[in-house]
Amino acid sequence: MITPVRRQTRQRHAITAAISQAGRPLSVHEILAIASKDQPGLGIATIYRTIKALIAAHTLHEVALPGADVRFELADLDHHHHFHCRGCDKVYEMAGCPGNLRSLTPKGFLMEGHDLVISGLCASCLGKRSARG
Amino acid sequence: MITPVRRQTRQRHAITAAISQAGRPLSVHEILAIASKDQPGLGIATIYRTIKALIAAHTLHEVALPGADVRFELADLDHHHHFHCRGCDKVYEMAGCPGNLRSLTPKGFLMEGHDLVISGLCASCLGKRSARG
DNA sequence: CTGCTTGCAAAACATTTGCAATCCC
DNA sequence: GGGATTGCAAATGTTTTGCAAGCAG
Repeated sequence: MITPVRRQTRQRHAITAAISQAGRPLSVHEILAIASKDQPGLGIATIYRTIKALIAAHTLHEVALPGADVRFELADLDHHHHFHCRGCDKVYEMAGCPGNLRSLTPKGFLMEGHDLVISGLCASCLGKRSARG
Repeated sequence: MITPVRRQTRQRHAITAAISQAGRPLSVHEILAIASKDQPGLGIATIYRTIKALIAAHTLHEVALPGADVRFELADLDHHHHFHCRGCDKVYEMAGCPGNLRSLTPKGFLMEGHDLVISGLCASCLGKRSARG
């Protein structure tokens, strides 16, 4: 059951602060690791419950990626897309949008939104790769 | 452990035939439902094992979607993208590609691939909606 | 205070794995 | 026939839920 968000608690603050300060979408386990520093003893069940409630409240957004865990980001960011690094598995935000997507939408279908993920290697992983040879 | 694919079995044929004949990416449970008609008694473990092996063999491809189960499709299709219907939860293939994605890729990052999902309502769900009023 | 929210532990659900029986080549 | 593959059931992993204690407003 999804309980609507009625109170601001230490736990909820730690969770949204973790996502907000990371500046990139985080997985459940990344959220647990980061928010636990602020709130030791924070339970994983609270994270799942909070994420669900915040998504229902349109405060968080889900980012789906092939072959990787789902991530969550703040919903009030400007429209943007994501880069998924196959080296370190981190997800980065990318400015911009290719646009012109309605022309891809099949005849008779209604487009309401879209998501784009580019995958490859981030600068940090490329650096490590060339350092290794 | 992922066992490489060495033999063509009735089960594997039923699984790939289900995906191939559907003409759209299928979830694990869609695959079970469809392939079971051909192969009654087909176990869910076999489906998981087969999917993993076929992905490792680059025969299948994973399609990730926000708020919906992962789907699987044949890997040898022409480059294309997907439409996810929020009404019936079906995933459709869409021809075409917006292109020009390297310009979105951050400086110093290497783009190796990309995925695009448009979401909204399919023609069938739009029809039902207007029929209802 | 009041009742929403939490942490814990148990439950429910999803995925993987061990193994004997079966089936492909 | 021999080894890969399967189905089952058990193991493991993930997400949800019940409930008493704690906390926000």
